[in-house]
Amino acid sequence: MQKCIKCNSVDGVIKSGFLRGSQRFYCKQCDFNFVLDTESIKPIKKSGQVTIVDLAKHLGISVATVSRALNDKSDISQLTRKTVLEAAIMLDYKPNLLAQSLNKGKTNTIGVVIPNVELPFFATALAKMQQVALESGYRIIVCHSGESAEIEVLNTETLIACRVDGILLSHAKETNSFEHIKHVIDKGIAIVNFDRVCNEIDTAKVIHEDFKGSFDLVEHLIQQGCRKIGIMLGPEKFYISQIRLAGYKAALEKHGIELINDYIVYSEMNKNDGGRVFDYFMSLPHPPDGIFTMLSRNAIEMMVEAKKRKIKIPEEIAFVGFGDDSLAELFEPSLTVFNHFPTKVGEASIKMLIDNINKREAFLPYTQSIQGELIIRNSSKKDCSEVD
Amino acid sequence: MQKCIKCNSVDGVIKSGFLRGSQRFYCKQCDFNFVLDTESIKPIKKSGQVTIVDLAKHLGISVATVSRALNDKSDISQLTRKTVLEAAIMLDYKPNLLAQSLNKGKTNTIGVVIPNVELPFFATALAKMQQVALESGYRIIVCHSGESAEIEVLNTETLIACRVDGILLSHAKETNSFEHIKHVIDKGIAIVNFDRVCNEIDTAKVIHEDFKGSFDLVEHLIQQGCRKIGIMLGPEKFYISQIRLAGYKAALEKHGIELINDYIVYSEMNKNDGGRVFDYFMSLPHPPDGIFTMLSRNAIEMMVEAKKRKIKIPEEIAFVGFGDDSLAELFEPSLTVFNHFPTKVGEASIKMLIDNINKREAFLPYTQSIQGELIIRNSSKKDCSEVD
DNA sequence: CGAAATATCGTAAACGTTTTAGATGTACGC
DNA sequence: GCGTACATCTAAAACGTTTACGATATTTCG
Repeated sequence: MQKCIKCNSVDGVIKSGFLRGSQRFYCKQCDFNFVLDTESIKPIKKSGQVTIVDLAKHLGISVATVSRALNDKSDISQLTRKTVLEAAIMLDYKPNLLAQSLNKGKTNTIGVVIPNVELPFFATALAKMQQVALESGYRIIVCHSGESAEIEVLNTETLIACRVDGILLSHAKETNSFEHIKHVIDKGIAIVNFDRVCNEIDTAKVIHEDFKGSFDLVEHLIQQGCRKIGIMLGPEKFYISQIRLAGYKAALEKHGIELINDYIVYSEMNKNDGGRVFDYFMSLPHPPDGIFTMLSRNAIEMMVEAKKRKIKIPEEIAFVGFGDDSLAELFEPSLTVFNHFPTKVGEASIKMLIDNINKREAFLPYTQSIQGELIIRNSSKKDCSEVD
Repeated sequence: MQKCIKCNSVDGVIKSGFLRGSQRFYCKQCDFNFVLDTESIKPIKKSGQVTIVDLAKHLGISVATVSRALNDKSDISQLTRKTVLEAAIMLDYKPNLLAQSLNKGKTNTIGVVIPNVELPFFATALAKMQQVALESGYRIIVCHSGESAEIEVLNTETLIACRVDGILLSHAKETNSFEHIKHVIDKGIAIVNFDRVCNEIDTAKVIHEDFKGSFDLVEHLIQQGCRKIGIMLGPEKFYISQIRLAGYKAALEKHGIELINDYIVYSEMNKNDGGRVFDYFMSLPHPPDGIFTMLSRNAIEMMVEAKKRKIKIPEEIAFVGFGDDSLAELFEPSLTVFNHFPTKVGEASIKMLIDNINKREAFLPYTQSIQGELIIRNSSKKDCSEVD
């Protein structure tokens, strides 16, 4: 029989079931359940990294003191502080940010959701965000939705789970439900919507002058003598598409030009859509004499196509695009664009977010519009298209 | 006098110093120190987010049971599991990844250090990394060194502090000390070096065919009849610069062409360096008849400059570049490049890293080379430069 | 010298999980 | 009805910090 490990009696000990593979016993004498000790192989640290506890043990002091020394708090002598700091360097101690964040309820981390890093606008904005974040003591977790609404929702959930202090988000072109944004707000997490914003929810926003930009570009085309102006937009549900279309319409109306639906094209903004849309335009009975594209890259694709067809730019067709892609300046003819300053957008967004994080309840969402600039180049300058 | 809060005696109570602003007392009677109770305003949760404890309280069960239900573990009844899951949805419970990571000693997070997102190569590689990471159940923290060695070191330290499971790193052009990499390895954190690697430390690496790529490009120029071939590299200390220079030299040697130092130029790879270096080349007594640039963008800048000077491409000077920039195909003339497939590099890097994370001790660092492809376009095709 | 003030330290709770070890109730076979 | 097996639950430790609270030793001062 088995001896009870508590009262050492042998009589009253009976088997009392299996517990995770090992026989369990019950001692009636002392009313005690027990399992035979499997050799208990002990500790061995999980992470392998030095902790504050290791430091404390090594120095023979308490963890509280070590913590105070490392964080330059009061209630500690100069000597102890020095000793601790030296030991920290010796043992290569690096604080565990996970534990710190968990304890403080603040992660000093900002989540950024971007639809497509490969678009120069986002790459540039992101670079600036990173820089400002670093300067302000924040880390950044970048999530890439890849233009998928589904992944965008997953991304925001991940960021919530990571307990980021705030989120910077630009919607995927697919996105047309915004429940996940409400979610974030309900959780009390700061959020700033930039570039591709949604107007259905009252969040803080950083946008560029979409209306003015497209108005200026189209008016510029009109001033150059264009009367049949084609416009290539993003997806129809896209808020930005709508705004830029509004700018287009306003410019036409101001100059008394009739609006023709055949000249309005929506697209998925994929890589060679420019060429395809250009084909469509040229197939019309009265092809446009001026084209405005929402993505400068598409305008350049069109110009490549136009050059193949020996169409003179800008004499026969003039081109303008939104956003100063790096190609715009180098391409020949150089492309007239409305520069929406990705760096400024990035900077304004993250600063607004940090402000939001700091103020919290006191922060009232508002919309900031970044001033853009019309850059006139050869693709539309009819008077002197050969000048540099 | 003050009454002792323990023995209620009044006699032996004396002041015994100040403790953080409040008067402290000592009772000789019962040998007890105390401070008058400041009104203790209590709890109010820190984060405002629902925790597993809230769920447990709400359901009147233990946290262990809740945890098992959420994680689909055994030792739980179907009913309880269902109840818990429903409550979790009701209360909108989201697990705290910080706490999970801290507990498990694994974060399921990968840190990526990138010198410059604005370079298309890195943007594309990053996009692919994100996708694979998501599919494999990892998150990504992106750090942007902005080509600064100092920030690169800061970045790696941050990632260590975040306890990421692994690091993907491409060096800043400035970087010439690699102590921080040794640090990472010493900590037992998985690391994979990609694209801009260092050859001084034995890490896992993913590179492209730098040698073969530049060899092929230069040999192609030679085959097109070029004999005076200029090369524009990155910084001299740059490992990749050296390798690509080696490929250049090998091609020249194979075809018996003399190496002329004037044709070798190092640069900081800034935005308009192409134009400046072209000026230099043209100022030589014998300007090159073929130019190879390490960054395709620079080749295009040069071509812009060449066109201004009415130099015929490729008849008078042919151009080739490393990396299939999106400009390369659209520009006129289209640029001959060696495509090093950023997507493949991104994918291979992160897969190698995950493998490294999983195998740990058993993982032996090795170098994987991604096969590239020579894409011949009009900037170098002397026989039929007008063909599409 | 004794009381009050200060400087410096330690203890333990808390942050939100997971997990090990043990407890309890019920079913089953004879 | 007893011994056993199983299903299901709870308590508590652990992860690495910070911090409120209290303890102790030293200094100051009349």
